[in-house]
Amino acid sequence: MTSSDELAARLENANGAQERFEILYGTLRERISMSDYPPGMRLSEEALAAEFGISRSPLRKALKILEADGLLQSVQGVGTIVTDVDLEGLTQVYQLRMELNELVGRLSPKHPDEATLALFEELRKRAEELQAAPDMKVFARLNIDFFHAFMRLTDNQPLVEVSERLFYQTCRIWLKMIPMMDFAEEVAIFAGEINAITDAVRLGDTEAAGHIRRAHLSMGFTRLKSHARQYTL
Amino acid sequence: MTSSDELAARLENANGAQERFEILYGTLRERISMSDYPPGMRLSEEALAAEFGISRSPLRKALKILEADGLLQSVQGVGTIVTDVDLEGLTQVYQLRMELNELVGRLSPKHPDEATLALFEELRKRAEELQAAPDMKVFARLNIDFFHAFMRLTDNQPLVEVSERLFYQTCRIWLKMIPMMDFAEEVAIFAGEINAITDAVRLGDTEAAGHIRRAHLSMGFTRLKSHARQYTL
DNA sequence: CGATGTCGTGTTGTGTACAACATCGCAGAA
DNA sequence: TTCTGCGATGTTGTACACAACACGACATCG
Repeated sequence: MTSSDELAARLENANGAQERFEILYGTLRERISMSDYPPGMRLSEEALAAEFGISRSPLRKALKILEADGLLQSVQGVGTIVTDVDLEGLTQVYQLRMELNELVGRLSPKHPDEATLALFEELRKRAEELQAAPDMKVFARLNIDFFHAFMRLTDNQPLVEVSERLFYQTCRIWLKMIPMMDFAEEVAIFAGEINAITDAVRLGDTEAAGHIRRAHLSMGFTRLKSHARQYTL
Repeated sequence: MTSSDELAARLENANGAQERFEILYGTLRERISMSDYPPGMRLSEEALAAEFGISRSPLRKALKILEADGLLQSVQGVGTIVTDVDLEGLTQVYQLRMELNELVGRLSPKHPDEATLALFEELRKRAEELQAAPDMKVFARLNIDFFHAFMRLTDNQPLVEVSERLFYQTCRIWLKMIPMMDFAEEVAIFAGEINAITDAVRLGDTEAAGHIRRAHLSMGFTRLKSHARQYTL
């Protein structure tokens, strides 16, 4: 988690309100999706503002957007609560995300440039390292970074924005459920997905990459459900 | 356009900040999509706050969300500007919307209840009346209402939210382009679409409704592009 | 003992003043 | 005349004070 001092410095140096907002928004979203702020946690606007070295006003803007994104919920007199994610409510999101991932391969597929290819190779390497040294936070970050890499395969900007919105609504579920699952196995499966998609990208077959991603999303959700059922029994 | 007094009264009676926010947000979005606030118009937070009888603080929240929706843009020292819609930038949004409309018929299609059927019949009637007495504002409102009716055909809430977001980004383009087009013809085509989809809905064939909608979206966009090209020549 | 009212504390919501900034008009110099 | 600088004006951004509200602790009454 980025240190408070460093953040305050970045906010200080930022020129323009928009840039400051991006820092705030990105930082908070990162902390929520990495479960630094776990579901159900109560945040205090005043405490956050103090940490960032700003007043509540600009902070509130970021919080309101995150609320619209479905990651937070502000309740007067109570606090700002990190929303919980339950598998039941996420079923529809996952169904939609599956379709959207297929669309990445069909709508304005972009032939990957050198930088994108290098990025995929780097992710593949990180996945290998993760298998050697399992760590949930590293897993979560790799999941986020791989999502962003995958979205570079399409030029359709609205599709990217919509997918991102849905991704951040769902990605916390893994950090919540993985303790009940076989972590090593999940890491291995994820590494396999990254390998398969990287291969497809290197071939320039973006549509195949989309289908692979869709399949893994589907299977991943099935595994989540199965373990959730097992746990509640 | 809803009168200021009535709005102020509704805001006064509203209990809870969330309800007040909904009123503000809905009203502003309505005014933007009906071109009461046309693209490029400069709004003043202070003037709006005065009209609604509130302070800038709660108003700003609604404006920030609309900015995140892509309908407004706040620039310090200048004002809050209604974003312009250009056909070029909307190509990608339309491509995505076409796919999403097809998904309405595939993802959790809902068998229409009595109320939904009645709603479609009412819209069909309104389309007929519109053909008898053409009026651009009435056309715009029918377009919005029909969109919401169509979205009742799916139970997938994230799909509804995403579609709504994209719809409001695009729907203003019609009010902008129709003066260059054959209004009567467009109304006739739209009435035809409503009839066709209503028939499909009555049959309970939601998937067909999705395909019809997708086809009309595609053709509508093609006509828009063709008239835009014609106009710029 | 239990139920209930009441007050203290902490939170988000709102109002207001001021800072930061962009733009336009106008005066003055080249 | 034309360009330049600067100040007046209006805008959004930020800070801060207070209102509205929720909740728990505790006392008080039945």
